[in-house]
Amino acid sequence: MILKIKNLNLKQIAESGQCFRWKQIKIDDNGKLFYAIPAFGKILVAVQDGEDFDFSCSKKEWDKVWKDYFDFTTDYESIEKQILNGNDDHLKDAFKVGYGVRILKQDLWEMIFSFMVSQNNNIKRISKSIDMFCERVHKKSELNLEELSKENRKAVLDYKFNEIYAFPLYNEVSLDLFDDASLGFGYRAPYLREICEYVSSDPCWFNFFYGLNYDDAMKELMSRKGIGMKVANCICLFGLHHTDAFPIDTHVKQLLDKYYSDGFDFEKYQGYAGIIQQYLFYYELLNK
DNA sequence: TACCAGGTCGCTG
DNA sequence: CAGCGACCTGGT
Repeated sequence: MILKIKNLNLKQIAESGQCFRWKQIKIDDNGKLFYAIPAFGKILVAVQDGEDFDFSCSKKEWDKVWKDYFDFTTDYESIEKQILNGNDDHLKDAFKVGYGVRILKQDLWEMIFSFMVSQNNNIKRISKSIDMFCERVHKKSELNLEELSKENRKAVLDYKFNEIYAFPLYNEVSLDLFDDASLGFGYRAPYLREICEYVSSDPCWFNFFYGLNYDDAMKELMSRKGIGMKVANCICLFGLHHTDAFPIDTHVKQLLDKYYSDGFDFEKYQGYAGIIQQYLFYYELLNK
């Protein structure tokens, strides 16, 4: 399915640290990018060539599922205007460089689990752990390339990429998995085990969040062991789309000290501070 | 070798 | 309640 989209950049989203399971299948000589995007038990193959996109889904499925996943209900152009008309030069630079980054609307359970793994950890190890975890539960993800253009389908088929397994539901996970040190969860394993047990005993817990505002969602999340301020903010931002959430990790802390030593004006960006955070984070990452 | 990586917990004063 | 050391693990 072919689409022209201005403000979407797959590579930047993939590298902005909000998703741990996207796979770059290939990048061809002209810079055309191929990504495998696992979500909702499926794998969307997305091909980006500048503003031209080819997705392995029908228009109907795009409108119903993926458009929302890519957050096309948020008005990024309006945010762009506010940033570019503002007086924050550092943020303007960050926005220009990070143009096309969006806050994905990802599955809440996956975000809770993934960001619990992420604490005091690095991206490479986080992704590896989560991939092994998915593989161990071994539920296949649906991959269908029918809707991809002939040329792109061929390119994908020519390129061997590893099987991608669906992110397991909490009730599909055997608790013994958390005794297996080879998954690399380290000291977080007991926290993960506990959250699995907890949500299995009370699956309505997830629905409960949809009635909570940002502050109450934070409190509820942080009542669980292994979820502190930073992880709870990530879950709020990436799993509940509370765009006020502003996760402060070591990198963001450093950049705030560096560029905003007089204090960062959160009020100024009320309602979308989390989106600002994403640009700042990504920009800082590139400058390292 | 020691320190860091998208932190959090539990204990201390 | 702010500060601080410990913590799985793989990479420099």
